[in-house]
Amino acid sequence: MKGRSHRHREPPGPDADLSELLLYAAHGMRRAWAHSLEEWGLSPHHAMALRQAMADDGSRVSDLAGRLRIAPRSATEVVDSLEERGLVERVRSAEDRRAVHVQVTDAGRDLVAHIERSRDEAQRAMFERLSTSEQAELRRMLRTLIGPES
Amino acid sequence: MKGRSHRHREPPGPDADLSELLLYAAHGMRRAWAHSLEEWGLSPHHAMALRQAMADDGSRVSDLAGRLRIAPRSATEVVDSLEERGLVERVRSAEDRRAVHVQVTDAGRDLVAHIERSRDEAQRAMFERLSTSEQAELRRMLRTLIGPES
DNA sequence: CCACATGATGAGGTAACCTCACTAACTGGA
DNA sequence: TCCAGTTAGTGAGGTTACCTCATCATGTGG
Repeated sequence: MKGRSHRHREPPGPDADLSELLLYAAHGMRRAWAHSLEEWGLSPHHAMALRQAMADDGSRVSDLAGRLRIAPRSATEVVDSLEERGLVERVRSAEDRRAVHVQVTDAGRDLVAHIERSRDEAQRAMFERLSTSEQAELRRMLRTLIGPES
Repeated sequence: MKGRSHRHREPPGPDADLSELLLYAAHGMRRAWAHSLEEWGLSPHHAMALRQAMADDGSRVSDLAGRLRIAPRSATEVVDSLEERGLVERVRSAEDRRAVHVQVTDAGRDLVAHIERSRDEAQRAMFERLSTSEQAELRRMLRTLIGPES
């Protein structure tokens, strides 16, 4: 009773600006996704990496690094982790024997299917607060924010 | 084998879903902000923490933890770091001598002003691609996504 | 054929989190 | 009154996801 300050473990607050809201939303989404991925013992980051690996199957470690926007050395670690779980395999390149191709295994491919479902679920849970047209609008705006540059 | 033969690089790609776009946008924003904060040797995380500390000056470490959505123990570290830089001070509470109030120093207050300017700049640079009304719409939608509670 | 560039990785480091355990201090019965 | 239980902050120690720099094997151009 006597302590005045209550628990306002506040979300962004009414005067929050766009960047704050955006960061908060992204953070919350990542958390929700992480939660839904827990049952497969995969972090959002690993899930994303696996997705990327599958999006261009057989790409090199350094290519993967580029697409994940991390240093090549860090990509090595991610691949290590995925390989440990049996989700990808390293295959030495035939043309350039320094290079290593990252190939998604059947187990990996299978898991991606689950992940995608999980992702869709988490996404629906979050975005169903918006109407379909609002979602389209949001998509358009985010794409604008990200920019035309590739 | 690959379906589409587009070879798009790093950004989300044309078939990206909302969560992907949102994460990407947030990530990019954080990076841009981090860059603009570099000159003061502050990470976005610390900047945010300092902002929060100032938003409710003299709040407890655990309150700060709540608002930053991190464990109390982690808040201790953040406060350590801010204190080392002379941006905040720890003041033992008079009413509850276990508690520690985090008070922003003059230097901290001063720095926040710069940070805010830096933030506004980074934000403007990113969000100026949207019209004012679009920004309002985006703000409304993000707030909807974040939800009424939590 | 060799100087140099490049792909992956070993070694080692950092930042930002976490849990668990501990101490000091507050609180609510019996 | 007193002490069992709770709470605030933090020490100790761990994890994750990144980083740079050095190393080594391999490719390439002069």
